Amino acid sequence: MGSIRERLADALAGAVRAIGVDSELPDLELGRAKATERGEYASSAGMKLARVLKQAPQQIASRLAETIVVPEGAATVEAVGGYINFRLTPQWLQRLVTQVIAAGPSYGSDDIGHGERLQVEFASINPTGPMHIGHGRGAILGDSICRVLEFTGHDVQREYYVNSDNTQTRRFGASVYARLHGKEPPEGGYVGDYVTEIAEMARHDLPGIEQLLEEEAEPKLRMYAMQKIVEQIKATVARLNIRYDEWFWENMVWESGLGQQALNRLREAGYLKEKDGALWFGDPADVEEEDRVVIRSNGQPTYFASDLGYLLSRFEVRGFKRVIEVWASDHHGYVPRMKAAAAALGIDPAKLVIILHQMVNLKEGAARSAPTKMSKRAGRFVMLDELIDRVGSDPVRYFYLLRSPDTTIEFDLELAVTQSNENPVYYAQYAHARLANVEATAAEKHPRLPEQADVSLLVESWELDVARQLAFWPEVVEDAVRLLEPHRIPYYVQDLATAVHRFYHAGNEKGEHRVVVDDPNLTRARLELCRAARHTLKTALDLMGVSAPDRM
RNA sequence: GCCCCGCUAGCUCAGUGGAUAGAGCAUCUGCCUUCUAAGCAGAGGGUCGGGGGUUCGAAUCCCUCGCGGGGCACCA
Repeated sequence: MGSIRERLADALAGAVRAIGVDSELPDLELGRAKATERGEYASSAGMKLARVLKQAPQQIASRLAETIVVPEGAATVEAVGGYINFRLTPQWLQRLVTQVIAAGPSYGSDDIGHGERLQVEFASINPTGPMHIGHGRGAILGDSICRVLEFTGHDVQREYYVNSDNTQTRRFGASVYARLHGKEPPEGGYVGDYVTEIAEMARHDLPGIEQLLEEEAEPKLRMYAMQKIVEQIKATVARLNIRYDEWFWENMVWESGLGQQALNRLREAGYLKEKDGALWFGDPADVEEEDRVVIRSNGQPTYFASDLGYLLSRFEVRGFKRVIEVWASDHHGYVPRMKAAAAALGIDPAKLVIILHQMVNLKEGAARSAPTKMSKRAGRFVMLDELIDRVGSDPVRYFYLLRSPDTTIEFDLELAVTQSNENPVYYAQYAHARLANVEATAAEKHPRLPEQADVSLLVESWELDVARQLAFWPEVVEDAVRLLEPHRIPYYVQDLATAVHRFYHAGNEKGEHRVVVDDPNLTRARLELCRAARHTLKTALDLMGVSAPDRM
């Protein structure tokens, strides 16, 4: 059924046809009105059509306002200048409350995906160290994107790609080997304390490992250490309410033969060539993009070669219609290469959607003016677990989700801890808890309330304001899923919570405006509004992976 | 040098080419005997980085310059 915004837009388009516009319609820009005096929605259709119709904007707007048939009598229409303003009617808002209750947790969940089978791969960090606060951003963003997609009728598989076969993991293995023998990690190795800890665990879990030569011991230590790290990553993401369906190990690409299969296909299609003893990928038709090594001169495949087989695994073996990858922006240069690789393999590059988010830099030391890049290798980072320990999962998720992926975050741990009490997550959760509490109070004072709510009793401005916010929820979901931008949700939650707090507060000002009053019918009507608002708050918080407590 | 992202209130940030640019925090002023004050009401605070351009209309699109972040490997 879609949002009321969408339905008004359809009605407007119909009216434009009815007044005789046959050509392709320009964007009529129906969107939220900025000032409430103008209603909830406005379109600049008068200006947009002035040229086509060769009439004054005001005249066109007036004709459209007279012609338009608004669905369900949802809004009154007014032409002002060349604008057309839509004001949602109290009657429609009242009925909406009932509809929200009837829809339950699915309110706002339009079936946009029609069961589209897709994969979201996110936060696939190298298994060479624990997650730090930078990784938390991609993990939380990816998880919320999954939640929004699932909510709107997509069949989502959540995947973590474990990069297990590469130079970095070999360096990691060598670092563990060095620590096992009480030595410093080699040049370019990993120096964090956790490396020593893993070496000590290995000493206990892998009897005799110390006696082996490095070339024998390193692969064993590497695999052992990676498994330890993956276990740790699993535990960390679980604390943040993040779920994965599959942990896909890179070595499977080669063990299943998909890596070779991808290379063979590219060779036959003319995308591979030998140079300097290595094997290179390049599109003969594209001189802009540089050639890339797939097999090194020492015979080892690069991560790029693994990615080729990995593409086949996902699009052909497992049959995903679309794959969404969430990457930190330091990988952005890799996007054209992946798209080119997909195209060369015969996969539509448009089906490979890559979402980039900007970095999280660490502000450290007394001089907070100098952000420092986090580095696992150098052991310079704030672990995600520490952040969760100190402020809790809900504020962490809310903190990250509030920011558009395009904004660089400069993270200050001390500031994050001191400000955690002011985290807006509590404002939203408090609104939920207040509603839950008032519903419980109503049940105590009125054990036998009418079954049906007479929503026409909801006439106060603060009551209709809550209903108005409920009307906006479906379009927030539409935008979040269309743009794959979950940060729209916490901003909506803030608005809905504000309406709820004002509604609640009206009862503090005057006893007769409380939810629980002597009149059972009025109580019942207001209770309906409470439930509708609470359910919508809970649904929105769920999409953020944030809890909705009944008590605070 | 080339590519990507950002620059909006004191701070952190929203903002589908439309009307008077918003929120949170911070500052200041009021409001709890009551369904939860983790709340509500109000005030101050802006050359939307600079300059051009397109448009009836630009924070939003284009060009250009500046500043900050990130890339440009036989690392991932």
